[in-house]
Amino acid sequence: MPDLAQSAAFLTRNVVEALPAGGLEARLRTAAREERPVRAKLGLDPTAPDLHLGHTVVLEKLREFQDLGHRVVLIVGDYTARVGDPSGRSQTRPALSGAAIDANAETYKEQAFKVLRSEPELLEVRRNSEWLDMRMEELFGLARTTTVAQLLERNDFAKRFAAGTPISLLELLYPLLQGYDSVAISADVELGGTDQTFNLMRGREMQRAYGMAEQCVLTVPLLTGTDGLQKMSKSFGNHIGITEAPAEMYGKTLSLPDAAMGQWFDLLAVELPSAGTGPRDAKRSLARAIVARFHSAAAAQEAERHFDRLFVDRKAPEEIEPHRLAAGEDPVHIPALIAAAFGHSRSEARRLVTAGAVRLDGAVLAREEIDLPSARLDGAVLQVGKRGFRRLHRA
RNA sequence: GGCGGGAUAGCGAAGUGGCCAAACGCACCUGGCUGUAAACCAGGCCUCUCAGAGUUCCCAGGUUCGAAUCCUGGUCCCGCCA
Repeated sequence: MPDLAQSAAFLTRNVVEALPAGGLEARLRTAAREERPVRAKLGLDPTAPDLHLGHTVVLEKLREFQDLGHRVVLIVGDYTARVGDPSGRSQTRPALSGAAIDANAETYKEQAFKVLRSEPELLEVRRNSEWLDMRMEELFGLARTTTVAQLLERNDFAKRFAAGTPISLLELLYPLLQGYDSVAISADVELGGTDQTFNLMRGREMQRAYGMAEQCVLTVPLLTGTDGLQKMSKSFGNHIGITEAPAEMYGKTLSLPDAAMGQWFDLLAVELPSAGTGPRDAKRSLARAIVARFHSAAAAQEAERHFDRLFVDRKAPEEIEPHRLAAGEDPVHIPALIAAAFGHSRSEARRLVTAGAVRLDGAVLAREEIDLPSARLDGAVLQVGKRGFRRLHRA
């Protein structure tokens, strides 16, 4: 029999809170006695189409459970997504349509497999519509478990209530529904970010109300976004999606403020470079590790080369997307060309020219050079900003 | 049911008859600088056939030489009291 105390210590390293104290070890012990794996729950609401690095922190933790032979129960919150988690929100969150949720749910599953193991004995994927699509009478039973005062203990709600901003009844229901998921799948442990503490604790209350053993709760820290300030979140635009292209991942990682680097190494479980490595090289190795994890080591090398070429050496990339000039137009109106090639409005294209952001074969285009003969453009490289390149060809 | 408040550019938020394509902040874009796509500094940020023109301030009408600003009628949102 493995040393359970040691396992518990391993699983709770890096977590912010493990409640109740000693709970996890007790759970491991019970499961071992019953000769079954521990059931570790994670709920994901498919409200945005992609997972990002922030999500992987908790996924990595679940992976550790799997590596010890435990079973992860991934709950795709297709039903709760229709409600909208109010956590950390100062406003009601818009609910999504059924079709969008289904589409997101699929991609979530696929993406979660980039971190999780998918052997059937180690992973169970459920949708909470299986049990939340319930009869009104059952909902009454659910609603009876909780008082308004209990819900108002929660900070988000308390603040909004005090400030007089609206709280919909639906949102109030959210924690109950998530908690009921734990009842439905008999969770032993539930994981989540620290912003989920309230909801996770509701799971315990719900299980107790339904006469079950209460799950223990592990909260993991929230990964800081690429801005180094706020938690990583798609709505803050500071995220790195796990399906993003290697070059994007690499570049975005390098833009992380140095101060946040330590946290990333830590939470993303990336091996620290040898002592004495400067911040620049440390960050480069962090970026390589991230790209390597979600793509490959080769892709990481390539991304680094690409980055150096573009931003350190300021050269054009090796491969440039071609753009065919419209036939019969001569001279070519540059703003129209930029608009067509990069999807800007012409006004914007004009502004870019004025700002000196447009280059032709490396030379900044002057404001007056608005109409150029197509002969001069054929085969030339049109550059807009630091990152936009097109190789021009005549039709 | 009663009373009151509100709807302005991606978001937040000024503006209450001409000086408003509309202050300011955030986000975003560009330039400079840098190990960086960071920070900082500067510029930009409705559209177009762009030294000019067109279309905006919830919707539809109206008053006026002139309206985001006034009037009428809608729609939606919020709060308080019951």
